[in-house]
Amino acid sequence: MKQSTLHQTEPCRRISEILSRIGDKWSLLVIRQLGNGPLRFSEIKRSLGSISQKMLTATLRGLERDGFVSRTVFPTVPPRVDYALTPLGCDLLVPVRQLGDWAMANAERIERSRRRFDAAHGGEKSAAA
Amino acid sequence: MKQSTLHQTEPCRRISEILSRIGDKWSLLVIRQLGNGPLRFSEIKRSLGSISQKMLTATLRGLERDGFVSRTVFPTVPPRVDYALTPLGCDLLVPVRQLGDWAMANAERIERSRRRFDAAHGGEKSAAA
DNA sequence: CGGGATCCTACGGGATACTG
DNA sequence: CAGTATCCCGTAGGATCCCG
Repeated sequence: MKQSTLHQTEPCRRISEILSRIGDKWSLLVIRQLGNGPLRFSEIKRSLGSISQKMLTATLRGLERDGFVSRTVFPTVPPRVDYALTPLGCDLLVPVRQLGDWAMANAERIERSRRRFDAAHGGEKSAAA
Repeated sequence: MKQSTLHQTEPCRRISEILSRIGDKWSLLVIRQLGNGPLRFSEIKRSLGSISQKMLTATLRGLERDGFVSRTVFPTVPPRVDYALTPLGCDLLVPVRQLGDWAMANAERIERSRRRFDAAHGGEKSAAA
């Protein structure tokens, strides 16, 4: 293990930041929905169902801030706002999908490990409860 | 947009879960450190520096639960516990590194977009403050 | 319709003290 | 040395009301 090992902390921060960014409760879902093409605020909201309008607003703001989605306002009488993936946003989808594929492929193994762990540890500790 | 669009919500949940799992503050850092080989509790702690022992314990427990790291206890007088990446954990590193590469490659673009956004929006809104 | 402001709760996560 | 338990705070995130 060379010095570069410790030095790697910096790149890792970057990764963490990205992961935290899209790893929150809604960002990924929104990005994926927008992957099918531009959508209006309420269309996104309806497609996700359970999201609150506050969180959708916040999520979209964050994604817009990072340059992943673009926001287009139509100054019509009933306000209309379209959200769409930017090139950077589309680009992001590539590695994200890689991770997604991995997740899909290994989800079962993870869940099995999880159940095994819970059974083993939960069983011997909270047995008195 | 076909029905499959809505149906995709399920795989996305999986991805979100994985992302949330490793997207927390410490999991990725720990996984990366263990990528260099097995480490003891305090070695990990020291290598990360700022992590509290509570969070390190919690993080390791979570990773162990999901089957990403293995925990080996040596019943010696001064307790010694080794943590190592499981094959699944190593495997996870592949797509994670893909995302990491992307993050590294695009970090500057994101940060620029972020600054631009902050300058534009923060400037016109909090001007009164 | 889009979204800002406010209130409130749950949880992540840090500091500290104690145990085996 | 490794780990648990407790306290405490900040933020994520939901519900609701209000405004253009």
